[in-house]
Amino acid sequence: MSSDAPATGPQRQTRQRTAVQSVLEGRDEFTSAQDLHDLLRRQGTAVGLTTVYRSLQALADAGQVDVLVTAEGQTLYRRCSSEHHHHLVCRTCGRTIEIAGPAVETWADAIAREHGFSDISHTLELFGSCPACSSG
Amino acid sequence: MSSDAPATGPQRQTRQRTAVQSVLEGRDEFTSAQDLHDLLRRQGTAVGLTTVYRSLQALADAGQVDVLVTAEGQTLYRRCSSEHHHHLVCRTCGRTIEIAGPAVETWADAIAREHGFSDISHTLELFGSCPACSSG
DNA sequence: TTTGGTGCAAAACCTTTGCATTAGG
DNA sequence: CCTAATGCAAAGGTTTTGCACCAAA
Repeated sequence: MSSDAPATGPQRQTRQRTAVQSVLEGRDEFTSAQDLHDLLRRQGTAVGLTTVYRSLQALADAGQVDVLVTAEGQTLYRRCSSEHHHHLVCRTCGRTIEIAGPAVETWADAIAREHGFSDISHTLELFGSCPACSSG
Repeated sequence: MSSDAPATGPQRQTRQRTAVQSVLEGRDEFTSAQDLHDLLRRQGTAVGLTTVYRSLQALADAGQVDVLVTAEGQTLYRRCSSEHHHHLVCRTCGRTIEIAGPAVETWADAIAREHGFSDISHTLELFGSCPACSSG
């Protein structure tokens, strides 16, 4: 699924939206809406939780942030290069490394075609313990 | 993560557990606890929603069902061969095909080691339109 | 001015937990 | 009998929605 809707982007640039975007810029880890909300508050730029959710949805629709759902069902967001890629996430400290794996894309397409499926998309995330966390 | 705990399996075989298991046996698609609960009721074998959840957790712990979290954060279950594998799911009709992709396992381990990560696990699901649904 | 954006409070959802009751072994 | 399992009701946690007010353009 290579996106689709022309993504009727936001029409007004507000203080809140700018704040949400800027916090995301400064983060490398996947973060939940609630955590983002806390960060904003501590940072002094108060933004309603509802607005954080709405801003993130908008950014996601516009393809400006990656969305990931944890095994617990919580939705996490992260700014990203608009290209397709995956992540290697440390399950202890959350450190994230972007991975471009054309090999997987190729494999996925082959498998799909083999079964007659079309319009393929896929989700793939790697989890593990990073050097720092596994040394303990 | 290739499971772990000897999975202190259930100690008693009850009418409810049997019912949940049998419904899963007859299904090829990933199904939510709530839908399973509805199916059971319509089928005449009433089981409390709580029990459905608990039974599914037990089955998941025992490695007898696959667990998958949708993009909406809903948890879906499906009976499966206990080996590690992935799925190719039709996003229209839900038809599911099991895929054994050692290639991905190998690739994931390589990438992880390359970054010094250990104790690797991963999630991978393919979505697309099956032959029947894409012909329309 | 116009209309999209904001945010509080409340609702909607899915899932888990407390606890008295039931029933498998 | 003994204790795991059940199921209702209530709690918990995340995300969405209703609506009056605010502010970007």
